[in-house]
Amino acid sequence: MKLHNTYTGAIEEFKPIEDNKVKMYVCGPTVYDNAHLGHARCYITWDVLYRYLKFKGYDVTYCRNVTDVDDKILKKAEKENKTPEEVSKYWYNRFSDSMNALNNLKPDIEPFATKTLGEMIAMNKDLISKGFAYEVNGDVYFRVKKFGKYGSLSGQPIDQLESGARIEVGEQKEDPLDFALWKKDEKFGYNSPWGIGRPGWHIECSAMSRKYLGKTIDIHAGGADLIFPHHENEIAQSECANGCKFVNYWLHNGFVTINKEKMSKSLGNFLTIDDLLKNYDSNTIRFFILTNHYRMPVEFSDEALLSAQAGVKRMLNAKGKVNENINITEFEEYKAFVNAMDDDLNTSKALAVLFDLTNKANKNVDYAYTLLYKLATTLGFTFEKATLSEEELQETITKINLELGENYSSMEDIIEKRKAARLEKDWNTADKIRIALDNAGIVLKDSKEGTTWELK
RNA sequence: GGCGACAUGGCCAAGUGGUAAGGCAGAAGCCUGCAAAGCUUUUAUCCCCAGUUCGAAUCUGGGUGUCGCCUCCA
Repeated sequence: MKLHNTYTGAIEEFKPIEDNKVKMYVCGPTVYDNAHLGHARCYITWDVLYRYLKFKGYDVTYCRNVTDVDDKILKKAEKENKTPEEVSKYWYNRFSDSMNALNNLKPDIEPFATKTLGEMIAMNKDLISKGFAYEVNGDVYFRVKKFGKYGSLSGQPIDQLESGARIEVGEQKEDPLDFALWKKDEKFGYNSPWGIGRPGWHIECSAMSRKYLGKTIDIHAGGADLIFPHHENEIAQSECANGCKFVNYWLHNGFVTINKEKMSKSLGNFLTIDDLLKNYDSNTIRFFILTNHYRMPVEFSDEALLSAQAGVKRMLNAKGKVNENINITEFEEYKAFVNAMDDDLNTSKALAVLFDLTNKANKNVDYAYTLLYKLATTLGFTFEKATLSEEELQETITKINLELGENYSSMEDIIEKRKAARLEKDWNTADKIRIALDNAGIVLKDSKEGTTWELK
């Protein structure tokens, strides 16, 4: 399998450190607010990678951190008169709900920054003792110029970076390029050898990655906006502290744009996952994301979502049943799917294979549905049809009765009545019933086997 | 200013040297009492210019346009 490595800028053959094991780390959310479509894209993308690696037979350990110590959390806490813990716990739960709603698998490990402080402090001490970091009045900074490879990931010449760097008010860095590993904070901080303070954002990931996955890992992924400075800084910290390579494959996903601009909190042009899920189901959102290659920008529009909705509906409504006796690996569509996914996760091409199978399933090709089901599931699609609860069903029937001025007790009752009308060629009554159901969100399907109903 | 990405039919989007996957939308037909679903058929020469080549959407050079990172950001 091949993956694009940001570090080398090339598409490379993926070889894990240990034969069959993959250690992957994804930069998780800072939990202080709603997750939006941009986050959805990121976490769906890496969810697909996780699922696909497992599908390939790898023993994957997927670690995605939770940043629960951050300025934004503190600000929110002050504003809402809550503790930072209350704020981060609340938004972490909301984030988890969103991930579940999107059908993203739970990572194997989800460490919290505040629970990994010991590792961060140890790493900082180590960096200081090796001369890569220094303490000034309770702050600790990383000495960027001590690390010769700084700028390698983002491809930025160091003199160029230097011209953009600044020293903020209150900072006491030796060099504008240096970044904080620890910041003094007597109000919300934690104990450390340098007094009460908080960790810098970058060291969190370095520490959590090392603690849970080891000094050198296979894959580190995240949004492309993290390349600089976040991932650049992680490399500097980890490689200087550990004395070995930090990450073998750096993977980055492209952005979601809206009106041709990057969707982001700071621009305020974002759609939350919750809002999106009011209009579109998780399969639609996943399909929309996967029609594009993960490194390309994706432009959000309702037109695109509606197109995705129509497409995914056709795919998931394919005719057939799963036959567990079929060995899916022997079919050419299986190979085409694997070839597409092996090629740096060419999900767009993989979806084309799924549509080929959809067409075959609808034409009753015996293996097609089983293959479609298994492959679509590895991309995280769900085939469960939307259903009505007992209560919702009753409400729907009441609504239909009101419209028709009848008193049916069940859907079967209604369908029977229409069947009788059709037999008598009473098209007027039959159509009235069908239209009433349609108005209530129920679609009828007539076939030789009889009539079935489902939600629109 | 530095670094990088992108430009393919009405819309979305694969394809990185041999004569344009797929989805959506549209049109026609089949099926159906009518529908829905499904099936069949159907619409492009790939931003512009120059070059390399027997041959380029695909490589090279030059334009034009769009976007991203360089500051918290998925």
